[in-house]
Amino acid sequence: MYVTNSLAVDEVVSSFPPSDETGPRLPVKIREGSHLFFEGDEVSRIYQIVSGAVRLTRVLPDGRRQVIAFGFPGDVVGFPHHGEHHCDCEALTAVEVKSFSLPCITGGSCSPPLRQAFIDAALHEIAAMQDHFLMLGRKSSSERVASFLSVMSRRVGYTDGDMLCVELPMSRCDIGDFLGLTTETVSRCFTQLRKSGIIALDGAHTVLVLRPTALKALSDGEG
Amino acid sequence: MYVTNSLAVDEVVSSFPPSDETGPRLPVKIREGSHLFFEGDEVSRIYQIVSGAVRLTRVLPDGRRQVIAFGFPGDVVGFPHHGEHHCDCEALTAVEVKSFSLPCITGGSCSPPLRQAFIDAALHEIAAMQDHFLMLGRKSSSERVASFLSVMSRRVGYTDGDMLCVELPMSRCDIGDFLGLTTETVSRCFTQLRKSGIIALDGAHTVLVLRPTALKALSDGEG
DNA sequence: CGTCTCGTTGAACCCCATCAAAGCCGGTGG
DNA sequence: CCACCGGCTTTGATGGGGTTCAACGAGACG
Repeated sequence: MYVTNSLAVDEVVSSFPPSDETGPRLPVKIREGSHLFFEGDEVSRIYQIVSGAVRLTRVLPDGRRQVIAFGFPGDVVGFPHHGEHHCDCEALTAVEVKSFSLPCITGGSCSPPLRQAFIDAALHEIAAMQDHFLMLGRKSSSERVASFLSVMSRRVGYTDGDMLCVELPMSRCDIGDFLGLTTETVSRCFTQLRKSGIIALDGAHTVLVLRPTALKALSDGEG
Repeated sequence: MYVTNSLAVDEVVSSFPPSDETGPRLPVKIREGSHLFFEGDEVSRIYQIVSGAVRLTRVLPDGRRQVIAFGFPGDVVGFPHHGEHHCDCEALTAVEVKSFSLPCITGGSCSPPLRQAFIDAALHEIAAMQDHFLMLGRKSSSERVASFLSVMSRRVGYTDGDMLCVELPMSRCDIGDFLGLTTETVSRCFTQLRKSGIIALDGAHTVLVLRPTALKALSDGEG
């Protein structure tokens, strides 16, 4: 999941075909905190998140970290580069994934619908990353946090009564590393949104979006 | 082209198969300043740059601009999203492109090598964009400019005698919008590199890289 | 030669990072 | 049950890197 403007109802990549001729038919379960793969690992399979959330990260030689993306149900992770994984993937919660044999897909021996779904997922990834560029390159800290919460609320938000709620499975530090900010700045932006009555917090990881329209406006720089 | 750490000899995406059963076999010529496509255009074909350079841009509603990427010979541009182009593409110089029918590729009716080349190009794009994230999110202005010049020199640099030269077809403003900086900051970083004897300028658009290793070191934060 | 665009340089400001400390919460063990 | 501990979050104070505003310089072109 990236911070993208063009988030539509079809944000969630349509499910891959349910069965993969050379892979397990049942979702695999992953424990919270364990890794689905590491940077440099040989890529044999790609994954579609069924439930839970994952975090994709890359690090600079000196230790600076960038969270590339978060993966939520429907998202596809593990796109290879020269046959290797290009980032680490860690489970933020307990996670279920479906996996698909990559040689089977890129080799062309898989079913046409599966190959089509793979191509769609890759193209969707490219478009979403382009939107995310815009945010990293050009938005202020408060716009970034507002964008993030706005996207999260549409992506994994739920209504409790007439309240729009979002569970954030990641830490403030993860959010900072995703948005190109520090933990402290993210926290301050949360506080600011809370004080202006746009969101409320129920613990650090549950956000109640009180004024979704105002949040969206802020995320576009109309603040 | 993105600012990426893992730039290898195979950076240039291997050429697509030379003939496309439903497309023109000869490269198409584009004038400097003209557009290959606009955001929102229906995607019918994708393009591989043969010669020249293009610029891919997106803009926020309020006019802030982000240069998504530059396209140089070998690069593939025009990946669709829901059948539409997702950014503008303008020729920075006179450009030659080969074009390929997209329905033909994604529909599966094209030759297997062409489809494979398309998938490879998309996966390469994803990996390169991930590297670029790291730069946009975590690098300082001087690291960004050094990274940019380092990548450019390896990507489109040439040797004149024993001198490593790079022609920059884009403006300082384009570079700034690519790196998430202002024109002034880019200019100051160029000056700084020049004063420290790492590069020299022959006009604003020709860079002589005097100390490639130092440039690379700076780009990794060892400055 | 005049004009226009682009690039460079300077000065002041401001946003965000950095450093520091206190608050909060869940977990553990007595 | 409660005290203690450690990690995460929040808040405060300060400083710096990059933006902003402004002016000047350098080519390109008519």
